[in-house]
Amino acid sequence: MTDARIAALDRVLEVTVLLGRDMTASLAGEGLTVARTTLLWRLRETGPSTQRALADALGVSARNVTGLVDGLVEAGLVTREPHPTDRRATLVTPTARADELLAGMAAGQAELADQLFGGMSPERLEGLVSGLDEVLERLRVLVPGGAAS
Amino acid sequence: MTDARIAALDRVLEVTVLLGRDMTASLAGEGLTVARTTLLWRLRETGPSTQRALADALGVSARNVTGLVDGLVEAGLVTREPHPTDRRATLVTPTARADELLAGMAAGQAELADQLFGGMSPERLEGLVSGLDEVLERLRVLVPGGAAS
DNA sequence: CTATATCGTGAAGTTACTTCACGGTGTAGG
DNA sequence: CCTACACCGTGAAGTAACTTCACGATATAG
Repeated sequence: MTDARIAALDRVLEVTVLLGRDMTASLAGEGLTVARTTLLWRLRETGPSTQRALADALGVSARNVTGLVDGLVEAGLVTREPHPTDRRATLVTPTARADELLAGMAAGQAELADQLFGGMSPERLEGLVSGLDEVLERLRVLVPGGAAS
Repeated sequence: MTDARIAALDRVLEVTVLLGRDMTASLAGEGLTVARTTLLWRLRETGPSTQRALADALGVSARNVTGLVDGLVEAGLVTREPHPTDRRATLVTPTARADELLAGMAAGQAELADQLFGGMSPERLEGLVSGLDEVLERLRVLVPGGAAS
């Protein structure tokens, strides 16, 4: 009876590995890395943010965010603006180029979703999503600091 | 109609993130890292292997395997034995301590599987697994070098 | 106006990767 | 036998993503 659960876990783990590979590869094609892109993606949702806020949102150290932002600045995807009221802080702001790029990535994401789930029977897709939702619920309890999108 | 697919992809992505965090954390508790453990796990399935074979199995460079094995040797989890017939190669062999540790990890894996899927209705679990299988099938086509367990 | 907390970053270190070069070894061809 | 050539593992050097610790600059509470 545990077998089925182990089998399920194996599937999830393998999906994880394959998907990670796919994302890393397709991002590398655009000269980006997963970490930097994650930051950019978050920025798209929240708008210009403090580095501290980004660090908290991503669950990494503030120092690390400094480095990621450095890379994104160099790539012309974000700028560091002075914070209007707090002179200690800097506001990380996406550039127009970042907006374009993110739009393209959203399209790519939709395409991937179609490739993975397109043509799948509605019942099966529904079963998948609801199953994953239940798993997610349990995972969030198990894993501390679950700050995901 | 694409929405449901995007939603599904989001779920998968989030599971990926959370599960990665959980694994990293619980391995860190035992003084291990994900990469080294992956190697050890593969070794458990295949038995003593050449570093080249491990590199191919894990899909990483041979040089990287050298480093990972270095760490595992230092941790007393594997030994480097001379290859019986090919004097160029070394056979990486798990120690008794590694066997114990891997047994414990298998138990931990079963426990995690129970935590994630235990008490889930059989239909839902079945729906999850079959859905993931279909996704995996498509992913393997999309992602090159899919050498997973 | 002083104590304290916070923001970002320099310095230093770890892990996981890569490519390139090279010495030691196996293996086929003449 | 002996010369190519392919292959095994590793030193050297480099990159990316992390970490902690220390520190200067600034905000903020008392």
